Amino acid sequence: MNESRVKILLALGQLVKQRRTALGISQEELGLRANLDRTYISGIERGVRNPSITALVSLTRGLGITVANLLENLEIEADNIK
Amino acid sequence: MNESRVKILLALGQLVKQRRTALGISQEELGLRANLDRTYISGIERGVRNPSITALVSLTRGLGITVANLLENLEIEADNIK
DNA sequence: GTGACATATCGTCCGTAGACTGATAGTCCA
DNA sequence: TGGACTATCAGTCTACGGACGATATGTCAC
Repeated sequence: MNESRVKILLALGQLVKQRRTALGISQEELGLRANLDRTYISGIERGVRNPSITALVSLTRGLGITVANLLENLEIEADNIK
Repeated sequence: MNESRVKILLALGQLVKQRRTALGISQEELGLRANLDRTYISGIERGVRNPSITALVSLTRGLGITVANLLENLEIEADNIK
């Protein structure tokens, strides 16, 4: 308890990192684009942060996609974590 | 500032309420299925709450859909609010 | 070497997420 | 008129969201 929560957050972090590196930008650059703190982006990618829906909207705008777009494979990815 | 945040939360509330009423269940029943408090569900539907990604996963499981599923039209709906 | 750059990680801070109790009010039906 | 059901809303409480400063580590080029 609660490993389901951890799985979700780790899966989310992977999805964010994949998209960010695909864009070839740093965490700091993404933070600037999304108007979120650099260390907060780091926390999300490491799965230690639990962002709100409004933070996710900011984040995905910085990534050039929609929230639904980012989360399409979230539950599937989470099920594949250990 | 920040009316963009308010728009997002109002749009989210509409999507949740639409889906819940389509299922024909009460806020309390959804709360039981999603393991979230009755008054918290009410706050989300009224757009005064800003749920985290893990709360959204719980909520959408209670609704029988995925998060991506619920949020497909979020940004579009938000743009149409006032 | 040292310098720039990227990331991880720590600690502090304020505001709010989310659970809970309880009150109020509207609708519907016996 | 009553009670069952539903939703809004106030208020309290603990835990965590999210900003920020600072340090540490590693990598690469010069």
